[in-house]
Amino acid sequence: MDQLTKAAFQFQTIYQEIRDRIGLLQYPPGTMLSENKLATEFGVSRTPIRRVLQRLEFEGLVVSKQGIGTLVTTVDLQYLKEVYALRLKLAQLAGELSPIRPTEQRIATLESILEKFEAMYDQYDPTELARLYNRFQAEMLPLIGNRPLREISERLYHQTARVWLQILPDLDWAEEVNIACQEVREVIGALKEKDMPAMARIRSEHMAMLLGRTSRYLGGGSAR
Amino acid sequence: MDQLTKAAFQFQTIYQEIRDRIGLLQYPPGTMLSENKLATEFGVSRTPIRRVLQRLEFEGLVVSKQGIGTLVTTVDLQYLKEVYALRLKLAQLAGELSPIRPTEQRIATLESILEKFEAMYDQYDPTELARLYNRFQAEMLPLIGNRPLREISERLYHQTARVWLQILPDLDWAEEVNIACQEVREVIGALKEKDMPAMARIRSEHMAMLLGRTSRYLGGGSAR
DNA sequence: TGCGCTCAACTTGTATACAAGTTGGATTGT
DNA sequence: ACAATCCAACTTGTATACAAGTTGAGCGCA
Repeated sequence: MDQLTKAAFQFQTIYQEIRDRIGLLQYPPGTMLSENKLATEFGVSRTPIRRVLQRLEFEGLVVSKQGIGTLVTTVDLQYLKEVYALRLKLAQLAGELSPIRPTEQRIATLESILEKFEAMYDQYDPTELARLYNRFQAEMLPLIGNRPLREISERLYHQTARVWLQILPDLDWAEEVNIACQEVREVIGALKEKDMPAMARIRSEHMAMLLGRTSRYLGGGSAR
Repeated sequence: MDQLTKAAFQFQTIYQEIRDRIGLLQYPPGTMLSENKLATEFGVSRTPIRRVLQRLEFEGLVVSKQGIGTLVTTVDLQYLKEVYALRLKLAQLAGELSPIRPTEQRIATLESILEKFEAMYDQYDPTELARLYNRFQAEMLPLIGNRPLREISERLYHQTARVWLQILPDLDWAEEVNIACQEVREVIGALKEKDMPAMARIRSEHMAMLLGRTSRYLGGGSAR
């Protein structure tokens, strides 16, 4: 697509890598990210690392405090609910504001993702399941025609996606895999009939259910 | 409210100043912002300036290109329409997702702003009118209870607000002042009756009208 | 033992020198 | 006269030294 300069490409690489580590809980909430160590790991100086961390701070995934460090944020329940309440509505909007018709190729990709989801029944691996759902989400994003809405949806997703992974070990594995499979299956069905509003409704409903499960768990359990 | 560190305060100051300059067309689209000159002006080194410019780049107000410079972006009509289509819907959402009841103090402030708007009939000063509308917008933001929605609304506003100011000289001054006054008046009326959905509807409709005027002008005229 | 101080070892924030990249004008050859 | 080339003067991107700030371990002392 766009021709990225060397610097921009390097930024994207490091940014996505660290963002994924946060989203997949390789850096759990509260983890301290040392600019020096990251710089050494990626073979650059602190400067480009700081640029990445500042972007992650703008997006609310980390906070930098002088003298202390750059800490991965914790998602408090109240904010989580607000984000989900908003994402619910935005998912519906995605079906109204000039949605993009899916290509055959995209549907094929989604079906291959569905197969991988179904293979997760036998293999307990929360991180892999989360990674798969990230891929599903990434595949769905381009169907949003409204550019600012697409960018916002992506940001909000990454802000809260890790919460599900956080409580996944305490949920019923088979049931969670099943719910995910069902969402992907229903979405594929709607896309094959080119029914974008239905697709939006399905995703919105699944978000609501997910918020329900999460909120029920975080609100009633021994969570802090 | 929050206790800001010295560095964070300095960042906010410089950030808001440069953002305002872009929004008020003191830096028209295409302007080159030199990090060195800005650093000299604000009495700091390039480092904190770069941090501000990177944030503005994330928000789409400028683009930095190595060897060329940091340029203020131009808002193309297509993207403008997409942003407005989204802001329309978001304005409605602001009335649904846990809106905040206005305090007496806030209504008083809005009425003082209305007076200043009414004083603009006799004084042709597009920049001052835009500054006033910015204040109005800033006063309305806290009524959005949903935090992520509030942040998004603010960002989208600053992304496109300057377009109106850009074409203001070619519009009918008295009419534009009148429309602005009417919006503020109607909003105050709705707020006094604590009718948040009505407030949301009013703002949404005014956005639609503004997009209509803008789009009619930019689409049909000799504007580039 | 326990309290309080100090300071060394970390952190992020800033200033600055240098590398990489672009542009436009002077200069030189035809 | 004109065209190609080179290079100086800018730009942003990176590396690095230093300033500012925080923390906790260790040491002295009551």
